[in-house]
Order: sequence, then structure tokens, then C-alpha cells
Amino acid sequence: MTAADGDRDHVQSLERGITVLLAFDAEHPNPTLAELAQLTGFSRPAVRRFLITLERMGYVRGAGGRWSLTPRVLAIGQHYTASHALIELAQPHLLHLAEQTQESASLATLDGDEVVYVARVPVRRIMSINVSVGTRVPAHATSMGRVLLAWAPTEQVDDVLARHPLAAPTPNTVTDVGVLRATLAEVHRQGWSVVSEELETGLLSASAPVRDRSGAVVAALASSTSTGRSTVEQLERDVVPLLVETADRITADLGGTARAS
Amino acid sequence: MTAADGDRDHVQSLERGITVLLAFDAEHPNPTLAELAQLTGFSRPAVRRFLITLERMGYVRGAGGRWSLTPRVLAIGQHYTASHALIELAQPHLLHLAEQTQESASLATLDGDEVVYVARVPVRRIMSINVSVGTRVPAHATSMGRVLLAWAPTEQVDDVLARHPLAAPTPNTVTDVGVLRATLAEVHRQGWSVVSEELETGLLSASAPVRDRSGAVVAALASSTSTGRSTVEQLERDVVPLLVETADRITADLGGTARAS
DNA sequence: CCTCCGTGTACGCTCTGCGTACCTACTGAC
DNA sequence: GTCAGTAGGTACGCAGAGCGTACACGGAGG
Repeated sequence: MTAADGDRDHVQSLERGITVLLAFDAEHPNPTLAELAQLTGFSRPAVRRFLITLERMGYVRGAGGRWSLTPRVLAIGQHYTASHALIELAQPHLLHLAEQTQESASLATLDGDEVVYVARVPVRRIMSINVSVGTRVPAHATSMGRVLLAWAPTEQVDDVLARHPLAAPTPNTVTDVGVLRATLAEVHRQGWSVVSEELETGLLSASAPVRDRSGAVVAALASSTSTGRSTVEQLERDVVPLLVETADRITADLGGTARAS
Repeated sequence: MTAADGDRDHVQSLERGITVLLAFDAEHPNPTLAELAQLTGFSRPAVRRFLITLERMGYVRGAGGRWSLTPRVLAIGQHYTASHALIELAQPHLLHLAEQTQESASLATLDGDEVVYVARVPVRRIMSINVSVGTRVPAHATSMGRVLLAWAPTEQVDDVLARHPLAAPTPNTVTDVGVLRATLAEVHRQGWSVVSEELETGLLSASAPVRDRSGAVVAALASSTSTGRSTVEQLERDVVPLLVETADRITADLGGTARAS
């Protein structure tokens, strides 16, 4: 159409259909057809076609002029989990870590400039937001993100640090690129990271890298607590060794070795 | 095309695109383009178009002739969670229940003849399969399924029980329709369900209903343990009251009351 | 009664999406 | 070195999938 759209190898209906699926959220849990049309910007008949297709596939349900997502939507995410052996493998180790520390244990991966939780054993509610598998947080402000960035390709790190301004969820968040680079070097050297109150006030967490058989860091293991129950010093002394050991064990399960790189 | 396909209001490209996305699984975590074409039955150029579209949306990544899912896929499932206030609301109660019982706590919903876990706090690994949010199990063989069916519309129950043969994962699984109906009536009457070793040998679980403000049962809360650590009698005596109380509290959070119906 | 909200349907046009066919790049056998 | 045999990319022309406009309909509220 408008020349700029001229994208070859782009399947319009697929993107539009997924856009419709994603239009369901906390603000619009049971939209009407007209509402969805407005939200997505597509015509009503178009949205209706997508909805009917999605309904046949079992992802949405229409009743009384209102539409809603079905739990089958959750199955889509399962395919990510299933296709990454690491996640299934890590589960028992996360449980063990959570039991030993009596704190929430998490496994996360880097996606762009964000950290994505891919497995989790919650113990207490510490964060204000409800962290679950799939939740994303800014990488530079978390111990998991620091670990993942510390071993990431240079260009990827540059890319993340180049974003301005870097989000600062708390007054403590380090956003100075120079300081961050130094921190990453330090994390790389010592093999773990502890971050205090940079993502959320009162939140404290430690993280260690998990490697695949090629030695590449593919995930970060973390244990999170609150400033009310622990301190940076306690974490470094008591939790970090356990964390590193657990991460190395997951690495070993993946067929890797815990060498530095 | 072949007349039989003549389905109006069906968007082919959307269904095909999602089919490509779902072709990634444990057996095919890093397929090649040709592999995906074979798996889905679509032509290579078609699959390529879908992949490129999905890649632009951030759901897949292609490298070295191999494709893989990105963690962004998990975000799709988040929309289900976000659009159901119940799930977010229930989280702290699940944590509390898990802490008090020192056993895994789960919240599930009915979808067709299966129960789908929609929230979960794992404590120990008891089941052989890795249960996570999105996991599906046959409804008739679980305490959660029994609870959900006990309050489901008659026709839905008929529909589930009409499936032959009903799956029998263990020798203990009740598959006799008459017995099941009697059990459902009993569950409805007493307000909870305990099931022993019908889904998996050694697995024991109790469940209670969660209602919305209209009084309809919308989810089942469960606590699971193993025959090695508890018995049906212990569960009924110690866990069921706690379970019912917790379920009622979630119901109250939803603005409902714990009346029978 | 009419109006305003909403959904469903018909229909013709266009451009999206289709697959065939062909080309290129790499790998390994011999 | 050649030559299959494998893979992925691309061009292209056709068909029909998917598009939006326009209209019918049904219920709620004035």
C-alpha cells in the first residue's frame, strides 16, 4: 500500500491474529468484538474472523457477546519450556535451593535488554509485582541480568548499555555506563553477582551463571530475599557459595563444566 | 479448495502460523526450515514466511540454519494470567497454604475434559512429570477435576463422562461412569475431594472449590502429597479444613461468599 | 416509537499468500 | 577435482484468501 509497508515475506494475517490474541489483558479481560476492533485498529469483520479462527483452535471463547482467553493459551508457552531441556533439568535444583535457603529461587534468561524468568520456585512474596514464569525486568538492575551480561557478547552488552536513559526503578539503581561496565567485569571475575535495592526497594538478590556444554552462559540462577531478613554481607557469605554450587550442578546436568571463560 | 475445506470466517494464515510456532517441542527444539516444513506439512517458502514474521515479532530466532523459540513466547501465556484476576489474587494464598502444609499447592481450571494448572507453588517433586502452569491432566482422575466437575453444568459433565474409554493412568483410577457420578455427588455434598493414587501411583491430593461473586465454581485449589508422607485419613483430618478455609478466603477476595450451591 | 449500542452477513475487489520452479552455497564421497 | 545431495533463498504468476464497506438485525433504554 503506502510503499513503506512493502515488506516481503511478512504474513499479515498471522501478525494481526496474534495482535488480537494479545489484546486481551488485565484492562480488557472480556472485551466485546467492537472493543477488540478498536484496540487493535482492525475492522470488525477482520477481528471476528480472527476470533473465530482462534476459537476453533481453542484459544478464545465467546459467550454473550464477550470474549475471553481459555487456559489453552498457556500451552503455547509450554512449547518454549519443553524445547529448552535446561528448564526442566533445573527444576529439582531450584526446589532444593529454595528449601535450603527458605527463599525464592529463580532461573532467568536474557532477551534483548530484559531478563525473563523461565523457572521459579516462590517462597514468600517479596516483590510488589507478582513474578512468574515469563515476567520481564530490566537486565542492568538485577543480579541475574548482571550475570547474563557479564558473559554476553560485547556487542550485545553495548546494545543494552546504549539505551538511554537506562531505567532506574529505585534511587539506588546504577545507570552510569562506566560504573556498570566495571561492575560487569567484577562479576565476570568473581563468578557471581549480588544486587541490593536496585530493582525494588527492600529487595536483595544474588545470582550465579549456568553454562551449557560449550561453556556459554545460558541462564542465571538467583536467590532473592528482603533487606529485612538479610544483608549483602550475609548473602555473600551464606548464600553465594550455595548458589554457585547449585548453578554448577545444573551446568553439570547439561553436560558442561564449571570452568571460567 | 477441496470443497470440504470451505470454512467461512476461517483465517488460514493465522492457524498455519501458530501451527509452525507449536511445531517446536522437546523432540524438535532447534529445527531447520526443511524440518519444520515436513512437520507442519506446509511448503518451505510458506514456513519461511511464517518464521520471518514470527522472528520480527520476537517469538523465534534463526541462526546457522536452525530456528528456536525465544522466551518472548512465554509472554503470550502471561496474557491469560493477567486477564484472570483470580490467578493473581490467589498467589499469596497458595504461598501461605504451601508454607503451612509444607506441600505443593495448586490452582486449576477445567478446559474440556482436562484440568489445567493455572497457578502453582511447588514444594517437593512428587509427580514423575514436571507439573507447571499450563500442564494438563485428565479431570476425572484428580481431586481438582472432581471438584470442578461436581459443580459444572450437567451437560459438560455428561460430555466428559461420555468419552470412551476414560483414561486410567493407574490401576486405581475409577473409570466406571456410575461410580464417578456418585463420587461427584458426594464431593458436591461435602464440599471437597480427596483422591488417592488415581493419577499416579504414590500421589495423594485434596481439593476444594473457589467461587466467583456469582457463586459459580471457577477454580479448584489443591494440596498434593505422597503416600509415603501422609494418608487419606490424615489428609481429611488435617489438610482439608485448611484447604477449604483457604479456598473460601480466595473466594472472599473475589467478592464472593462460600455458600453451597 | 426511535435511537444507539452491539453482532452477524453479504459481496465484490484487491492484494496477500500460495506453491512451483529455479538458483545458490555448502558438504562429503570418491 | 567433480558431482551428488543437502540445505536455504528468490522470482513469479495465479488464485483465492482476506479485506473493508454496506447493510440487516436484535436488544436496551429513552
